[in-house]
Amino acid sequence: MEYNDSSINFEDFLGVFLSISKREEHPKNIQLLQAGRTCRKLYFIEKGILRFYYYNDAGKDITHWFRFENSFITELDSFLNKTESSYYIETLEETVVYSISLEGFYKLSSLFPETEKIWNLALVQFLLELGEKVKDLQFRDAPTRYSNLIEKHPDILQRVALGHIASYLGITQQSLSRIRKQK
Amino acid sequence: MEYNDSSINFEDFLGVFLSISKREEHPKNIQLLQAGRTCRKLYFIEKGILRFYYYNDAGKDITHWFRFENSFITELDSFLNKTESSYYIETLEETVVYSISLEGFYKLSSLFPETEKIWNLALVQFLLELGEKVKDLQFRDAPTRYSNLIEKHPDILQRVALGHIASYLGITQQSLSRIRKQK
DNA sequence: CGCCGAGTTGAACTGAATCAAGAAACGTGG
DNA sequence: CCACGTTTCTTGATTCAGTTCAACTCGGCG
Repeated sequence: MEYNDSSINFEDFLGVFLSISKREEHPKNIQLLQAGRTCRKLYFIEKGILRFYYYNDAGKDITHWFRFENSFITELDSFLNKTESSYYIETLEETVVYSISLEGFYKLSSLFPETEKIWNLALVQFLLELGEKVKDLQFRDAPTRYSNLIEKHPDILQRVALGHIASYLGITQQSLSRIRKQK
Repeated sequence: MEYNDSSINFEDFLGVFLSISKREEHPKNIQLLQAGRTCRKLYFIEKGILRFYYYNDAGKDITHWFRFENSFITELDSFLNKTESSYYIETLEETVVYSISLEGFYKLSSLFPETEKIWNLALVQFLLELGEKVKDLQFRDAPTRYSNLIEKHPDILQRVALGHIASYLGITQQSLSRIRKQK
């Protein structure tokens, strides 16, 4: 969900969003959300990388996705329905985010009527991105998935630990290390 | 995206939707959308199963997902942005759908102000479902993915060809046949 | 200087793909 | 309603991508 492309009044929306949200600075390796708790915030990332992850049936730490600068991030289900999250969100770098609560989000809706539409757009972007990931995992082999990722985020290797990237790609760290050597 | 749970005024919304949409009956094995064309309709499925699929890099037919009774289906990107679809939608059974155009959807928005919110809800449902699929493909083996699917849709084996289910699960038809034998 | 987490490399193993051949089910026309 | 061709499903043998387990290297930091 990135907004380099100009969509309906996104700049205006972001302006209102930033004005009613709270700026937060966080150091590296801080958890902004823990499993078992409710996700109280919707974040907009100004600087840094956040990792959205969970522990699978076997107890392994799995990266569900990364979020970079100029993206929103939240645990949607937990945030909107105030349910217990089963995911964690952590910073991978020194990070600056702007956060609002669900109530803040509703306020935003009333202040800026286009909010719902823009939020819709954001959700659709999320969906398309997730859809691409499904395509990747469904029938492309690991080297291809790796290339696709590097193409989208050329700097990810410098910024994120190999193990986190590996689990994101659905492979082990060892396999990723070998794949990387090939190139 | 199914609405057995009672969410804000979904019944009212569906009433309006049905009143301004067009009822369509389609026989088995009909394409409602073809790659290369623009998806002109948002469908609500009353009866039948629709398959959303594409041809991958190797030319293989891959099921992206199935949609059952009481669900919406469309190619979001193509429908909302009037772009060329890279996906197909086909009926797997005799099917009854209610369809509206994008213009109809906007009309619905103006007639029924909660439309955007309900649409939001629907998108979130989609997202959670896709998220589950990613989890499945990322680190669960084929027999587990198979069980998960059967649990969610116990009748799918009777209604859908094995090959379609196999590609949905990200495996070959032969593997699925063997997995099924085990149980 | 020595420790510790992150990354690499090797060897053996395994789940699923591939290739290939049959069997069963399905539909269509005579 | 049967006969035939076509598609769908099964089964076997082989191969291969990626895992697992284990040991080793490297770089940063106390």
